[in-house]
Amino acid sequence: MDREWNIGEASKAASLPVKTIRYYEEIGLVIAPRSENGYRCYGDTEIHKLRFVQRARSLGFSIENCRTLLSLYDDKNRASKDVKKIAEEHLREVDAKIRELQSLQENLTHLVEHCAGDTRPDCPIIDDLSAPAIEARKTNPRIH
Amino acid sequence: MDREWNIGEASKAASLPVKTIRYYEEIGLVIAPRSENGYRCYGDTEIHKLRFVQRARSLGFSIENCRTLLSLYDDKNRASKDVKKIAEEHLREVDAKIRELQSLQENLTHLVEHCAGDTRPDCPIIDDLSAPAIEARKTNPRIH
DNA sequence: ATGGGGGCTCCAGTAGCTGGAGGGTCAAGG
DNA sequence: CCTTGACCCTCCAGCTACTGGAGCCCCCAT
Repeated sequence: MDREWNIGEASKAASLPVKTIRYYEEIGLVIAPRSENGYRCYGDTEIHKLRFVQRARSLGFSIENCRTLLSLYDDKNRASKDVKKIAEEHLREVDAKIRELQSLQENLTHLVEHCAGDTRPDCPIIDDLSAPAIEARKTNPRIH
Repeated sequence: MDREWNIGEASKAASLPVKTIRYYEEIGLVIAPRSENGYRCYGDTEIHKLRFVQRARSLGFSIENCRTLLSLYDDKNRASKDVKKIAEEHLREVDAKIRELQSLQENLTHLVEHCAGDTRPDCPIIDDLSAPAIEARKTNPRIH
């Protein structure tokens, strides 16, 4: 049937906020043609692409990865190894982030467990944060 | 002995980049007095504060949390429960983030395992991303 | 005097949106 | 025919926590 939708309907169809869809167009990710009144005009193809991006983003792929995945999605002669490579790289990043956060979690749990949490001023958390040395610590990952 | 240091020395003492220290001053986190030539001038107090923030940031506390923790650090009549509350809240956020990433990890691992990764165009990863429904999925967390 | 290694400020950019101002468009109801 | 309200549009600013660079000043050693 290839109906056409305006941005509000596309938003519901793709589970993406209107603002986000406009942003994706601005960065050249999914571009919709315009109708006479200047409104964006979404056909089946654009809706599919928006949903594709929505799903990829929900899996934590970066916008740049989404761009590459979209072009592979369009390319019917793509090799599955090209896609797999991106997914594996992303998976490695996710793994690394989990390990980093788990190390944080251990540190924080330890600190919280040793703090009385009452009305007295003595606080092992503050004491730890005020400790002089940096090098002496075991784990000290930077957060970004 | 309360020597005084310029920003480069403070940077080494606190394990923070010079740019970051200037940024912390700009946002009112740790402010150093100036010497006659306009250079920032760090005494023991400021160095301690910078190190405090460096450590808190490395534990993943937000800048705003660091601001609160610093004021509690300054306040010798603080109650340890005020500090503990911030740490516990942060720990809950870390826990939530880990769970979210683990869910991602499962999804991605599953996808990667089912992709041949060869030169043929068939790709279960692309197929999954192109799947029509959103609601039908089990897990679909947004990333921020 | 000159060269190098500091220091200074201000501006712009990163990722991925989100909110708001200020305005145009469209369909329904009075 | 006019108004109301729900849409749509663009442009600008802001969020987090920095980071990089330009263009300039300052201090010390040779």
